[in-house]
Amino acid sequence: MELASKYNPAEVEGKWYEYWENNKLFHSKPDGREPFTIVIPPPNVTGVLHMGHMLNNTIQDILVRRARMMGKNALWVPGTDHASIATEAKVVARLAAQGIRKNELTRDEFMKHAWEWKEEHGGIILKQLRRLGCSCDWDRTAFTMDEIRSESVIKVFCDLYNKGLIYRGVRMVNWDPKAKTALSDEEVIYKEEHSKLYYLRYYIADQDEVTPTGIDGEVLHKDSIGWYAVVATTRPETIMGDTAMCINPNDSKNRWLSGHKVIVPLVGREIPVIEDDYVDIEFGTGCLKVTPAHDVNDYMLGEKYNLPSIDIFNDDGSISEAAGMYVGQDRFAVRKQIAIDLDNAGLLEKMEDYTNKVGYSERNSDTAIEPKLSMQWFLKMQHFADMALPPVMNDELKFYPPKYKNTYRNWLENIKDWCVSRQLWWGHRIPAYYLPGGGYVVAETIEKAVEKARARNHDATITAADLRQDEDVLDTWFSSWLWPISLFDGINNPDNEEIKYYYSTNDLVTGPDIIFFWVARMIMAGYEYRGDMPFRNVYFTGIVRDKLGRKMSKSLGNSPDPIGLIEKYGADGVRMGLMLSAPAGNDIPFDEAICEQGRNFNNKIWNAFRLTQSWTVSADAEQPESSRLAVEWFDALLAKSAAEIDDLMSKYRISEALMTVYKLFWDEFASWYLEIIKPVYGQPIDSRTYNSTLDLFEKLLLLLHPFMPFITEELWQNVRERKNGESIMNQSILEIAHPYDGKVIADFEACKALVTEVRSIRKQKNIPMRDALTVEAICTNPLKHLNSIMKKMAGLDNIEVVNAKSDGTAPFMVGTAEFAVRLGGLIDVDAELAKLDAELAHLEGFLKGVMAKLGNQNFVAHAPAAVVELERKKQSDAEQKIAAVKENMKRLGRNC
RNA sequence: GAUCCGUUAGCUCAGUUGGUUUAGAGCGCUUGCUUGACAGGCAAGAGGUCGGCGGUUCAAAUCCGCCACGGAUCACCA
Repeated sequence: MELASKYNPAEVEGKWYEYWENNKLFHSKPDGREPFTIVIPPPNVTGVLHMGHMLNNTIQDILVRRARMMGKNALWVPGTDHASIATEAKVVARLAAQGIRKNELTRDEFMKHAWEWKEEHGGIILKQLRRLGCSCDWDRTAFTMDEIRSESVIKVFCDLYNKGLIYRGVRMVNWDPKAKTALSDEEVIYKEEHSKLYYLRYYIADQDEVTPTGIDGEVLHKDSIGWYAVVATTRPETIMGDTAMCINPNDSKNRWLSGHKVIVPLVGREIPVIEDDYVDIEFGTGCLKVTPAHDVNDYMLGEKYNLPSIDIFNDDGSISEAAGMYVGQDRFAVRKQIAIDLDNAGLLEKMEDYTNKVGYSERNSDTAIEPKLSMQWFLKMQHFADMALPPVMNDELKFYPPKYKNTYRNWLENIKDWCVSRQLWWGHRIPAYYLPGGGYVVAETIEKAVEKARARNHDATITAADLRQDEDVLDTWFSSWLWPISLFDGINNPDNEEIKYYYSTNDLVTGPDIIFFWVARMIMAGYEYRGDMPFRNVYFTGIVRDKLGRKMSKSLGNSPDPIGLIEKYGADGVRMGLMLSAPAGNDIPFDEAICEQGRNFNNKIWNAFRLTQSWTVSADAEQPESSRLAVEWFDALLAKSAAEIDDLMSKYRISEALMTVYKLFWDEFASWYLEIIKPVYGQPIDSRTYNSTLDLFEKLLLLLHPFMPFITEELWQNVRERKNGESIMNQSILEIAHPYDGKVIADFEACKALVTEVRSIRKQKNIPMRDALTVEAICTNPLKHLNSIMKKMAGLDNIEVVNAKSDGTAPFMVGTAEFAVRLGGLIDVDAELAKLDAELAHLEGFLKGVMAKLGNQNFVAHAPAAVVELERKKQSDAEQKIAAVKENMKRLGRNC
């Protein structure tokens, strides 16, 4: 077979992915083996792959492929999320582009458009995951709004309602005026913003009764019109909703306002001055305007003091009729206008620059959230928090890295009820049905609702037509939190074989940004509905950033196209690039250049294979001693490395595990093993070495496969004859790690050190490899059994044991064993002495440190015997080396 | 503002209960190599007073305290 000198991923990736799928190699069904399960964090159904997905899914695939090769029944379940707000926003935008407004459509018409959109754009991301090599069981592909998942969601809602954990009520919620829906607290992100602080005059209503005692002499509260108070606010447009002014009862400078009424500027309404120590005396003027309908804290004050609440905003953020002024204008336009109007009316005392934080929708980052009173559905969370906290804190359910336990605890200990209703259409419609005469029932189906309604009203004539279903849908996360259960139909059929076999799943791989949205809530649902954790381990990936450390974003244009990268470097190359730069829990500064390293490694593997294919094999040729030794050594090293990889993977140190295989292949197998067994050009290789080499190469491919699935399959299929349907995917890696002789590896390391010394001397003296050299071993050669290898690799004709080194030799040491290279006339005395001087200085410095320790009576008395012993060994080794260096100096004519 | 995490070679990071020959890796860098696997390669090198100051200890990159810088999460004063 004629092989190109470079690996071409495009030629093989599609072929093998198809082969895996056709042979059902990703498919799993319950059997007698131990299961290993991962459920995918479902990407948005209409989303496209970004670097975060690439990282996250590469990790999952590595874990799944590895588990499969360890003899487990491995299952990775794929699926997509309906992403209520994001998808609905996209559909609305598309309709708008076609000149259709959402409110011109019926709910059914809109849903038809939405499903069309889903069919058109849905699933692209799943195709992209195939390009990456993900070994998902595609037969199980699920969608959070498919039949089983929808039924599960509705069932759970009804169940929680029946348990008294879900309630409906008017509360202050985070309102998104663009999407026109409520959001949960977690969906609001606060951004710092430069704004203004407006100081407004509120004149006293009952001027005659003002007795300004305790007024700070410098602050004047009276002008030609009369006495007034000043309020500082960032939101002057909300004054139409003011129903009180509040001061702190301990605030002496505002004491005089107590018990009076003030007039809301421009509006003219009289409002009371109330007192509460919530007010910060130091902030602004110490006077707070209270707008119960539009601020969470004001709402609390309103409740406490029974204040009326005037909702001055419409759902889209424009001013409502209730405001009585500026009706229909946008809230931000009004803020500008009202400042002008206040100023003209002499009611604006001053304006200051101010930095505050404004909440934005996590999904529509350009829309400021409006705190708004509205009727919503809530889930009581304390019950769930109580269940979900202990297993994480006591490490039954492990977080990697563990620092996120803190974040988790923090949230659960300050848990607030979850607003689960959304004023959208794309989602699971809340199964609450309103009765004609008021009140409602909650039921899984309309039929059951009718039954309940009849029972409730004692009226057997009620029909489905009389009931009106709640218009709202549920928060997307209300379906996602059931994912590890609903994927196996464990809500609808709690005793089915699949849920019992696959649940609890093993690992969840996700980003720390959704620890509250998703991870915590899945844990809650897991305990509520299965009495057990949904997964045993959570691996939190970092955020993929660009090489300057910035988040990847569309607006910065710094996010590479994943498919473009795969086309450029191959899926294996990109996977490796990502994994090499992704230590657990750290953010990943992604530089495309690192994919080159991945690609180069593929090429290295490819060329190693090419080398083995170029040999002719002879059954008669005898196995050289050096080859026998190399096989023995590399087999031991492979066993050692496999054990290391096991250990690293068990700690989710995937990056380090990959680096271990990388170095094993490149530095040990390619640079040493292959160079040792490589026959002289044109000569055949003995069949024994050849077969051993293929065995070792195969084992390397197995270890590499979870990281680089495509190239390893391609080469594994070609190393030896395979039957149709066979795949590297289901080979076992369990046998690679076995007991080995550590001395074999240690001796080989010493042998490599000798070779490197000789090569270094060759370079200094400019002696090419073709000129054979002779090495002297002084008194004894502890590496004698490896002579054949050292000769071949260092280009030596002989390694002689001598009693004393000859003149004209360059000495060196391997450990404490002395060697020298015969150089004849090539020796440069001055350079040699300079080298020895440097070495002596180093050794003496080292010895001094050791002696300082040993000379310290406290050290000798307190340190463990083994540590003291080690220091003594260091001392004797150093002394021995120093003696050797001095001896070498003497021979070069230096008196020491 | 509260809590947590980090600061080790030019870059990205290891360094697992304090002691393993006066700190390791990958990439990058330097120098030398064109005939037989691979220049996307081979070989040999250079490079760090472990953020700063103090403390505990026979012994500190490792433990404690303070400071500086960076990051995360939560909470916010209108």
